Amino acid sequence: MNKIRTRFAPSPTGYLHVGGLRTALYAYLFAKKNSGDFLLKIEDTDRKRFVEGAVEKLINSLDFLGLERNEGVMLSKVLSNNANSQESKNYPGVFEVGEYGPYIQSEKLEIYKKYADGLVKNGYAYYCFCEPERLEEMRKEQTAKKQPPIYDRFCLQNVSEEEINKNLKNNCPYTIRIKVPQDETIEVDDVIRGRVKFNTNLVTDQILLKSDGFPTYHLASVIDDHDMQTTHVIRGEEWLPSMPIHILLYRYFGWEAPKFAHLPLLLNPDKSKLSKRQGDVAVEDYIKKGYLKEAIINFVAMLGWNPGKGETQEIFTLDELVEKFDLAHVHKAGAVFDIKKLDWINSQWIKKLSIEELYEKSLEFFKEKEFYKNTSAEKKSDEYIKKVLSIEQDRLQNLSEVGESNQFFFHDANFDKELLRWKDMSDDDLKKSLEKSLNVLENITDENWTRENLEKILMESAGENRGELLWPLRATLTGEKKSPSPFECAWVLGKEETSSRLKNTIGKI
RNA sequence: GCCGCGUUCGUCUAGCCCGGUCAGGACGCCAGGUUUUCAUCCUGGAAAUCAUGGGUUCGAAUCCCAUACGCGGUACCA
Repeated sequence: MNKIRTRFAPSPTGYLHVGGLRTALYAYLFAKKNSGDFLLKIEDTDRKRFVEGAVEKLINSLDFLGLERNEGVMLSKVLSNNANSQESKNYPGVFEVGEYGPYIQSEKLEIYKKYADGLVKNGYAYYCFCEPERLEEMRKEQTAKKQPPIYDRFCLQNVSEEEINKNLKNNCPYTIRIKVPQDETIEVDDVIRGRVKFNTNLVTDQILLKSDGFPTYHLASVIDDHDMQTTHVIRGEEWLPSMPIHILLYRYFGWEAPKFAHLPLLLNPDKSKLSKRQGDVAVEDYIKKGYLKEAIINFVAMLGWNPGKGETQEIFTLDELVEKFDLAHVHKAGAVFDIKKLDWINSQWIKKLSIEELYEKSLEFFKEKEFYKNTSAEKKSDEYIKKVLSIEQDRLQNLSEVGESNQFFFHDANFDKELLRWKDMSDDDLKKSLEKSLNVLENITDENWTRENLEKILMESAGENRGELLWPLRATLTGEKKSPSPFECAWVLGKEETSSRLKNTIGKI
């Protein structure tokens, strides 16, 4: 059996879309699961949509997420030990690695042209000189008459060989269209959907080569997948309707068609195709918001796929996904992108982080916060930040929330006498309670100032009515209705700061 | 309009191929426990007449047909 080969084939429109990520991920998982190759090619045949720097961004995102490629477009040739590597002509700094290139469509223009001409020569395709205006007019009429919207073959039936040659000689703009056979049913077995049937009378003679000399997706993708020896075409459901065109092209070229797997769509909460209007769609936006790549991959993998049977595990590493993945358990229906579940998965991944890792990933988010910018050098120390993080770790849904609800760690706590009061205790009792805390805490040595000790000692001192001692203490240290426990807060703040906050408050009562 | 795909708790889904569990899990929600508050953690609960209507069958979420609804495609975009 041939080695499994899958590919991710994005258009460089600016960023990696989460839907694109899911497609890339499934292609990656399927290839890796089956000890196959995963490659990246670039579909940049639409010059109107080209965005500067998009190719580099796409590659960076995939690299960052850890979706390694064996072949195709890469940012550094060091990434591969394949000697067959060269810098792209159209994208300086971008390399094409592997022996089945070019992996960038804009660099294969002559190849596509050659194949398109070959189809014409063999009678499988024909020149079309129709102008866009006529085509639009035709479509309008068809819709009005409730007819299927297919090209009327004007140029196939009414333009003589002679005229064609004359037009070509005069540099008349032309396109090349595929000639779809009549009265045939094309059947394809989609890996995910099973048998799908199409009546060729309802399939239009799609344009293969545009008048600007660029191929359309249909021509380019078929040639690429053949050239690159793709065994499984894994792509979004939006391509399902054009399958007959692709099947026909494989037949016309005399090539064996790969297997097709059309993935269900990612949906907005209103069930329409996931779009920018209803939230973020770029992977980088989620990273900026403080979602971990592990969580994003984990979440996106579960949208439309599950390990099946009795398996209830929900948290998976990339390697675990590789191990468990199979196309058979990909769902057929679209999946709503539910941010609440992403939040939960992210919180699970944050909990798994070591303090070192959490610190490294959180620092950039701290640096953007006003409370951090304005705090003392001591409180910016890695030691202090790590203490704060060790307490926040269980409370974070995403990294950008870091420090946000515990700002008292970075500046003085608010003074609110009514907040300090436990139930309806008197000023006098309140003062006594705080003095007791102060006394207890001042007797703890620096070495003993640990989370465990503080909890143990304060709990012991509090006795039966814990709230009487602990609530005023906590409210003093934090100035907030909600916060981590007084033990944790005192531990982070340190003995000196804890004492001074207590003294300060006592003085105000 | 035409073509294609889809339809199990609010959401992600198991189960469907090989008919026979009060249709299972997770997120979210609610309640309780742990707890000075918050979060974590633990326990419990509400939540799907399996889109609808017909068949087939002793028996259907599971097989068949129809309908409805949703989405996608209908471009010299991918």
